[in-house]
Amino acid sequence: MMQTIAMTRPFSMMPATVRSAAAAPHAKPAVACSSCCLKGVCLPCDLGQSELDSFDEITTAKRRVARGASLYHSGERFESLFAVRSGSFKTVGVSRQGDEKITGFHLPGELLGLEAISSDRYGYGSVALEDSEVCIIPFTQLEQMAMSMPALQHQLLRLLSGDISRDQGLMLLLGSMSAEQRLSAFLLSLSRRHKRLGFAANRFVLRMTREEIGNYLGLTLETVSRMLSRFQREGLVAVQQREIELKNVDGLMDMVGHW
Amino acid sequence: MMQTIAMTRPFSMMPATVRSAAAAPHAKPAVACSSCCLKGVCLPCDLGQSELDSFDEITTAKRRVARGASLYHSGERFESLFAVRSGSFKTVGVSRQGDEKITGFHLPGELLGLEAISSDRYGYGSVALEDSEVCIIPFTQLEQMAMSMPALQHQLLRLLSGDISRDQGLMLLLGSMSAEQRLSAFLLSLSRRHKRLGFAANRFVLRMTREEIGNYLGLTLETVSRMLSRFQREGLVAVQQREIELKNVDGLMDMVGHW
DNA sequence: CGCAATGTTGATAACAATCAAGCTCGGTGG
DNA sequence: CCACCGAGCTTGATTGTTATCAACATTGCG
Repeated sequence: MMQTIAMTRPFSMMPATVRSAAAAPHAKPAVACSSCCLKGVCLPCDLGQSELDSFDEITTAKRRVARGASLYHSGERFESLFAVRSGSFKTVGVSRQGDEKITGFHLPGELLGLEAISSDRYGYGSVALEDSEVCIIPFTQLEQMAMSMPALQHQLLRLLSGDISRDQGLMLLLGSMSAEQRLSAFLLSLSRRHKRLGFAANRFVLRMTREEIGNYLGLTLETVSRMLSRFQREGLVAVQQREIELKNVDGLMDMVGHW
Repeated sequence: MMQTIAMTRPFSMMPATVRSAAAAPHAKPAVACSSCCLKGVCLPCDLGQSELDSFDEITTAKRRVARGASLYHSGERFESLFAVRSGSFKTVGVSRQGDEKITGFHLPGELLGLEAISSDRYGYGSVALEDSEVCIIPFTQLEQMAMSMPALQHQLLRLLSGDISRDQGLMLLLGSMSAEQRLSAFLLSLSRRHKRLGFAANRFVLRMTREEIGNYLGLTLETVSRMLSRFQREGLVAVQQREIELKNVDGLMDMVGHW
């Protein structure tokens, strides 16, 4: 069923060159890492030119995921990591009772599936928040390549380690912050990540619903809504539906208390 | 100051052979991984004999840490990972306001410092909960060794990935569980980890204070104390100070709801 | 022994959840 | 074009869980 999504290719935006590259995987793909606008922030960002060329060869395959569709499901066999190329994702765990819990949001340049390396199965599901595209990175090949490319091995370890740091930051957030602090921290985190991608740092679109934000932050959607209203009243932000502008970043940072 | 702790060696339990091994690092140390009781659960657990011998050579150095002393501080330059050999640790983040937040507890066989790989500095501090000993694993040498040892590289990635899974589990816990669910989950996690080490699964000592448990779980120490009393009243556990016995594991699991 | 650290228990208060009503926007069909 | 619908969002009233404040008990240690 995963394949179905990948192969139906519901969008016509995909250039023909990509398709041919998939058919002949050793041909240089149209959207090689070396020409990708994310090359500065993505997995291969520390590689030299010749290394980058080799790396390109294992990541020619792309996959489009429609808004609301799953990239992979919890429990599926792990074979590949995915790099978000465009769009955005949420990762969700599901309890037996059927409640969802969102463990992360993922912007372009970020990797999906890192938690699956340890258990050979995806621990969570990954759902596109908007029509999105990912690069498929077959893990066995990646590991092999890392054996002969110190910079790649190092970068891979760095990325995993970075995820740990990020998760621990979120644990601080969930474990010891009030609702207003959580929301501030969330907005600041999005801001920082948008900036890293070269987008405006204090004006962006929330791709997720209030309910998803609340789920992620351990709050109800009502509390999220109320807090956003209050932030607006206090001049910290300007919200208009999904669009948000941070008007007073320092104020938000004071709230979080510089964790 | 880190060195001071390491070098004063406040305990006399260290066998002379270890000291001589440190002086001649290529000699086989007294407590080589191959003869360590943790070899089945620690970093080198998937290595073959010859690989294990090489690995031993980079991890001869041990370090004792007295109860309450720091193994490393947040912000210090990252050079080594540490494997807990005996005892236990907590990892703590500190805010500018001086509040501590505990992000994890670490039992023998578990690695410390993984979050530091990404930034070259330790993101958190690590404090011994009891008199403890760690193996020092110089990271640069570890990386080099992993370049020629596929099993080691794989295991390292697995361990990092496992940490991510664990952290995400904790995020679920902090983000969407009630106080009683958090405490149940915490006790079950400790139980599982003790079992993995070959200890009794449902009778163990809480090495941390109620306050530390609460800090970790995002609760106050009073709430932790109350919950433990209630669990005891309900026959789920028997507590006597730091010693705890899980009398009804299924009951505890029902509480958590099988996340 | 007495002090400090740790833990228990109770009373009260605060924060966020829940329940409930109504609003806004975008899309669809008459 | 407008009416209607539904998903997503906002706001209000009330409840419940957990934090806070406080007193006291227990333990371990100098």
